[in-house]
Parts: sequence; structure tokens; C-alpha cells
Amino acid sequence: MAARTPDTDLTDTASQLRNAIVRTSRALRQEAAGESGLSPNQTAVLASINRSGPVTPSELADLERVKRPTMTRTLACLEREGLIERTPDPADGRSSLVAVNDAGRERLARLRRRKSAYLARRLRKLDPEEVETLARAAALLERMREDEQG
Amino acid sequence: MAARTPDTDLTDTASQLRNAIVRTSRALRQEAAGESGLSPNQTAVLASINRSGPVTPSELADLERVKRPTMTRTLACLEREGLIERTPDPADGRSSLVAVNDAGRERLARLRRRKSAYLARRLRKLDPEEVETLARAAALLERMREDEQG
DNA sequence: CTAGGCTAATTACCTAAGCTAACTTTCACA
DNA sequence: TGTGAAAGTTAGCTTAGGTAATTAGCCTAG
Repeated sequence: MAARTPDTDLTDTASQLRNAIVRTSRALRQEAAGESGLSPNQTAVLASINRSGPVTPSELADLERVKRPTMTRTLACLEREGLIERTPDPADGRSSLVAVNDAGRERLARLRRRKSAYLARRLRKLDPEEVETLARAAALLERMREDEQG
Repeated sequence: MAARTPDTDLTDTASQLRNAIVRTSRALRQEAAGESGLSPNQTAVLASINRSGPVTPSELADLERVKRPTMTRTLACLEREGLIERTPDPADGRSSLVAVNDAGRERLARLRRRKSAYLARRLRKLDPEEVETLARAAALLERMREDEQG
């Protein structure tokens, strides 16, 4: 059976999606510089730690799909901000377990509530079904990312 | 009437979308480093020039929502790669008009065809209606960006 | 039970791509 | 025609990605 979605459409959609993501991500970074005190990257990592519980830096690097040195730096920053805590890994003396502390959870909750954030501001101008489309797109992007985990 | 989409949902969706975008954008950058020869940013700018025809650097900076010095650097790079051309702006001696040349159009077409690109690869594993959701999300993101143009 | 190799984390350094500030050239108009 | 604003660039800062090299801890073969 012929594919419902021929490859030309797919690569075209891929291009459009890619450009939209790149541009939106740029806008997000720019806004974060303003006020929040935490860059979009740092926020995403903090959310990841929160979701995955105590986790080693290496696991986290894999989750976020960055290299370990990059994660080392991000974690150092989150630690300096007092949002995470490390405990020695009982199973491996080379490693440690990273977890979000109270301050970090508070910060995440606050960020999640921010009505004036770039995206929240814009979402409020959309129809409910458009918001729903974006919510499902977000879930799909995460799923796509996780699928390639191996 | 009560909003179909209460603010709590909105800010929550905003958070999820934001993290998904940040992470996907990271993955895109990483892939681009590999092979394509053009970063996602440079690609997005090239596509923008192609879409908007001959355009001044300032207009382009506004379109992409970056500052002028940033655009100067990106244009310098695209020019070095031989993908764009500048002609003096007949209407303003301080400025110039930037346009994609044949090599640039060829490059864009090639990128659009790349079936092995990060997103294209993953889109092929989704249902058609999921692909459709992402396509609509891309359009929405672009629209949201343009709405704030002022 | 230890030698050698593997792995986790870090450090040092490079690059891309945002930004602001400051400078030059050109424009516009009072 | 002189002055202020605007376009583009240059210089320099920051963040966040990367690789290579180092250190410390783990594990296994002999």
C-alpha cells in the first residue's frame, strides 16, 4: 500500500519543523536572559533530574543527549544556584547521585506557574484546540527523542 | 464563560513545550555538527532569505528576531560559503540587499531532501496523523513568532 | 591479589551563536 | 548645511555545545 505520507512530505515537514524549533528556541533563550535566572537549558536539565529521581551525571547526560563534560558544567551551575544536591553513589565510588532539593522544586514550580513566560503569553492567544495540538506535539517530540535512546 | 483552557493548563503546556523544544533543538545542533556543513541556525537564516527575497540585513535580523550584529556574523558565514549574494541597496547607501544564489538554492533543496536528517528519520516512525500534528505545530510556532513581530 | 584495561567525572581548551557597546558611514530634515 | 538618528560592522562578553587528556575507582585474567 502506498504510504499515506510520502517521503517528500516527510522531509518537507522535517524542514519546517526544524526551522520552527530553531527559531523558537532562539526566542526562548533570549527571553530567559531577561529575568528567570535560569536558562532554558538549565531549566530543562533541572526538570529532567526532578523527573528521573536520583541519577548519576552520566545517566543524565544520556537522557539529555549531551556529552558528559557538558553535563558536568550544567550541574556545577545548578549546584552553585543551590537547586540540586549530590550524594556519593553507594554502588560506585567514582560517581554520585544527583537530586533536586526543596529550593529546586520550588523553582520548578515557580517557573511552571509563570504566566508571563514567552510561550505561556503566546499560548493564551490561541484556540484551545491549537493549544492541544502544541501539547501533543511536545509529547511527540519527547517520545521521538527517547526512542533513539540506544 | 469559563475558559476551556485554564491558565494552569496553559503554563503547564508551556513548560512541557519549552523543554521539548530546547531538547530537540540541542539534538538538531548536535547532528548538524556531524555532516551537513551548515548549522541549524545558518540553515534557518538561509531559508528565511530564500522565502523573503532580497532583503536588508536589518530586516532579516527582525525576521529572525536576533540583533543586527548576530545577523552580520551569520551572513558573513553564508557569504563565505558562497550561498548568498549581496547587492548595494539602491534606496539606501548604508545598506545592502541579500539574496540566495543558485548554490544556496541547491543547498536548500538538498537539505530538504535529506531523508537521513534527524527529524526526517524520526518522522518516518510516526503515524501519518502524528506527522500532521507536528506539521501543524510547526506552523503554529511560526505564527506565534510572527504575531509578536512588533 | 595485583596489573592492566575500562569507565565516571572532571579539567582545559575550541567553536558557534546569542548579546551590548562603540564606531563609521549615510540619511533626513530643521 | 549641521546635527541627530539609523544601518552596518567591529570588538569583546557569555553560554552551551564539542573533543582530548587527566584522575580516580572498578573489575577481571592470570
